Amino acid sequence: MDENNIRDILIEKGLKITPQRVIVWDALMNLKDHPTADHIITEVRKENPNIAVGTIYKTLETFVEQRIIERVKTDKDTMRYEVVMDKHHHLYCAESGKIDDYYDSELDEMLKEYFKNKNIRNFKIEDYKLQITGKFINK
Amino acid sequence: MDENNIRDILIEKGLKITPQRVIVWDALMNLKDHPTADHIITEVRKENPNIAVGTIYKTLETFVEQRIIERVKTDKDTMRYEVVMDKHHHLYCAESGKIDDYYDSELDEMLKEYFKNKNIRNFKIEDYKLQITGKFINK
DNA sequence: ATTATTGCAAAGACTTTGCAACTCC
DNA sequence: GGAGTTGCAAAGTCTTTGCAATAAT
Repeated sequence: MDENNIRDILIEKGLKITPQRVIVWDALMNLKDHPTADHIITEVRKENPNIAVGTIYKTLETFVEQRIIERVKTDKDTMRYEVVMDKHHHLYCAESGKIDDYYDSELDEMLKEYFKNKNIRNFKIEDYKLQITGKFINK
Repeated sequence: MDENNIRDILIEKGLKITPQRVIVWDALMNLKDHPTADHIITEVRKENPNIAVGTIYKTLETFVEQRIIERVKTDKDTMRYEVVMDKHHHLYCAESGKIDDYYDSELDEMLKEYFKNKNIRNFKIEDYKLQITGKFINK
């Protein structure tokens, strides 16, 4: 897809451009959702069965360190990942384990205002995210 | 400590009162924070080295199912647990992995108002919790 | 040429499971 | 007495690691 993109990112971060990293990135692009490592491994190996599982884990770890992607908090599941993006919140379905992104700039604005004038004792706020739990309704 | 408490809870949930369950509960009471299974196992075994690890895991699972405790979302760590309590939010320290509770009724009220008039497409909201990331400051 | 990265397989951490023995109601 | 629980050890799942071989700058 937009392969230049990841190449630029890797250069910027001072990481070597390897086929493996590009392929893992492409898999992340294809898997829009919040894939587990296992989803990513399956996706990668569809086309490249030769890439080692350990390499994929190491690549994900590297991406997380470099803030190219983020781990997503889950409360039961195994770890999930997502590409770092615009500010958003998460919808969790307790039943299915599905996670969706939730964008709401009005909410963001409100929280920003709120925390501008609010200090938490002994804590320096860097970011916040709302985890909304509930159920997805059939469309 | 307040042992009647857990006995009542177990009765209410239709679970048998066993020494093991009471002991795990006591450990949870002693470990205020957001203990991992391993913390809990260590705490339990201090006094009762005879209780099986599998039993502790099973007990925690049962408590979660019965909504006596909750799993806490972590983004790297192993699973953590907490006793179900009043509405609160979480402060996460990325550096140390420490999690603290954050109570803020003003914030709760504001969010409640906000979501009263806000529908999310295809999603039925049941609860929400703010995860605030940042750093704990030395006191 | 130098240094980072990969593949592989083994080890590690954490959690679950199967089942006979045992407890609680 | 009977259903629900426990202990135990083995198996499972997910992830990390060590290191020689290999590839990127």
